[in-house]
Amino acid sequence: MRATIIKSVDWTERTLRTLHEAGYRNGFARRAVVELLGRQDCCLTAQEIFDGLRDDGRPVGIASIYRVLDLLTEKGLLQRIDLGGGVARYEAVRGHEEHHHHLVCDDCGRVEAFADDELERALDRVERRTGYSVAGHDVVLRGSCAACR
Amino acid sequence: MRATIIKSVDWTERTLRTLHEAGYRNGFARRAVVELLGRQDCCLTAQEIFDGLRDDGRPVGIASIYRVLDLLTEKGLLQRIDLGGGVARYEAVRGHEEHHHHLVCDDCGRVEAFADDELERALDRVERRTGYSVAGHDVVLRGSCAACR
DNA sequence: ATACGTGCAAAGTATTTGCAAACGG
DNA sequence: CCGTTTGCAAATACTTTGCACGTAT
Repeated sequence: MRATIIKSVDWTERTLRTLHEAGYRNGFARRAVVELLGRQDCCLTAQEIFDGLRDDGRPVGIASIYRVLDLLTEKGLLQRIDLGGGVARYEAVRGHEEHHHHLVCDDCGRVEAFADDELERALDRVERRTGYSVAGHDVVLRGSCAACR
Repeated sequence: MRATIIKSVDWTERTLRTLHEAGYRNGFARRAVVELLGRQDCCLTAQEIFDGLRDDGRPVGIASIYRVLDLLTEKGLLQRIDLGGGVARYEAVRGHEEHHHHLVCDDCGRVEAFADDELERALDRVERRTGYSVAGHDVVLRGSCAACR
């Protein structure tokens, strides 16, 4: 557990530093969103970030949240994830070790993360054959969780 | 090419028959949408279906299109695909042979299909370990196509 | 004949944008 | 100070829903 916390802090600091070095100012909204994202284990929606910050006593306008999410995604610091349902989710891009994919229950909407080295190797091989310069990938498994089944 | 056309007709017929046997009537909108989807090689958005049908001289209301897409998705005859950008895409669910995934250019929005047996085997293995009853999966590779790079 | 299917328009969400005021460096 | 960032409200984009009318069986 200790390792996770240390890595999260790293992402937050690295992100704020990267933006600062690129000439961006880190105002109230940006800092609040980055710090909240750095504390998560899995992806969040814009609305969940909005609610989380309000609950923390650091309310930020929803428009600012979307602007921060766009900026971080464009800089490659955040990954936008579409699990269906028409709501975008976002999560911090950390190192290789914490790379994972998602498993969604179609019935209750529950989302879980999973990781598999063999799957990553198969993806690497496919990516080299595409003719594209592949920047990232998403895998979503859809089904029914134990509770719903 | 011949094989593709034959399979497409199969999907169209199988779909209309399945609906009929389940007690659904096949009116103008439903038949038009199913026939158009059956002719595609890759996924389409609701708007593309709307435009395509208008161009064919068989205009269908956008609401009916969404209703047909929902029904077919629920029946497992159609797969809903989210490639980011907040627009849902849909494609016919055909046999194992035509199963494929998608490659998206982040710059120009171009979408291509790819298939890889080894990737499918890796996914099968992961799916058995999840504790979920996995109904399907999506893989999206994001990057820059040759033209944009 | 009688449900089911369809189109239109209105409503509902998620997200983006315009703009004036607040703020960081 | 001065340009960036922010919040609000309005605009937009996609999708869903209510309802009256049409149609398949």
